[in-house]
Amino acid sequence: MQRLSTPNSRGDVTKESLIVAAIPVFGRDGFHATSTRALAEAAGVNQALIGYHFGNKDGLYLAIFEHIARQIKHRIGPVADEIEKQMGEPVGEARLAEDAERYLELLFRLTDAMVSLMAQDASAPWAQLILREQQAPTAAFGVLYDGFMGRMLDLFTKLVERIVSKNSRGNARLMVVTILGQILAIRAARAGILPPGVP
Amino acid sequence: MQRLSTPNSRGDVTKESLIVAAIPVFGRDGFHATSTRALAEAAGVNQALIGYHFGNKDGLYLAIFEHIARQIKHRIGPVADEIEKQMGEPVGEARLAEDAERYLELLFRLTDAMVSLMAQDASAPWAQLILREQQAPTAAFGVLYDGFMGRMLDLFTKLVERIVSKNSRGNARLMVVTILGQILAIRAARAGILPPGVP
DNA sequence: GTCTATATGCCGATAGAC
DNA sequence: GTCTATCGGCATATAGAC
Repeated sequence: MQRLSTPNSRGDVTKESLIVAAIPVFGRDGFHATSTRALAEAAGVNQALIGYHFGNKDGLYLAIFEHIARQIKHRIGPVADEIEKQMGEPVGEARLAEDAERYLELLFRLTDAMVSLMAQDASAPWAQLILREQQAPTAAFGVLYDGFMGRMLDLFTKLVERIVSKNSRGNARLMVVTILGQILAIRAARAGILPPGVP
Repeated sequence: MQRLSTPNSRGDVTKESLIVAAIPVFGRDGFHATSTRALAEAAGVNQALIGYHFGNKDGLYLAIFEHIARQIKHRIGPVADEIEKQMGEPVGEARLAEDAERYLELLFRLTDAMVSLMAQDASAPWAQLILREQQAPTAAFGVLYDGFMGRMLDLFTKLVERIVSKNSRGNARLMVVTILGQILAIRAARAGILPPGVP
């Protein structure tokens, strides 16, 4: 995980320690089952510092998602830029088969970028948190959506709309859900896929 | 939801009220964020009765999953029986194309049965709970796995193995995950698919 | 079986010394 | 910025009357 901001003062180190350490803990136990004491211990800092730096437990939770959104944006933003550039303006209603193929190629590239990101071991804790938010959204979900998710969904949907036939256009959102569902399912696949007891 | 056991005494009514009422509450808020007071109020019974009938909060939680596993087993068990019967013994290595097609037909039927079950409004709260367990398994997951999930996964995997080419056989589990991931993704699709603010 | 009342403990937040 | 100490609140579990 690369440093994105300038080298830090003492307080910034504490803040970052808390954020980085809290991600897997919140991901594993969920927001409510995670105590501020557990978070402080995981980060190796004093419990009272959570309140000092983030106001309260919710503040730390939100800061985590800002951190994640920033990282993901940093990684797939350039790919999304490139794809958007190559998409150009939407073609007319009477598209050609080769157009669809071109867009399909772009869809594959976008999918690859997401899969590569998700396949990294380092992003497993992110995926856990994101899945939690997706299943039971809190204010943190808005951070993700505004940060990168909204744009990615729009881009996916636009691509699918240009690939499928006019009649299927209304199902574009459903198709996008299906594609992303596969990626998330495989990433999240632990229990339910393997017999019980496998970590 | 159909009664599966005999008509009940007073205590059994209380137990069932608690189980039925607790499903959507646990599903919405998660185990830790749900108080026994909220559960008792949702069921219209006294808070102390949770301890009396189920030992503690965990006991009620487990009882819920036994209830769900029983219901699902009751619904897709017959379909699974029928499919298993029609599968018969595994064919030899040199399968014919029409064999694959026959198994594909059976796979579709099994998938349909699951989709139909999941698509019912009544099963939405179940799906929420199951997804929670899948993402962060507790002891309750074992109940689901032993109750129906293990058998379904085995059946799915066997079908896929007979459909795909010999070389892809090792990916059968991955393919099953992909298929089921789509079903679950669409069922769970709320946040992340629609813009924020949509319920 | 059901209820009220409560014991016991953990949690989040914060005051105040350093 | 960091630490110790602690306050008030709420949750679970249970004792005991009915």
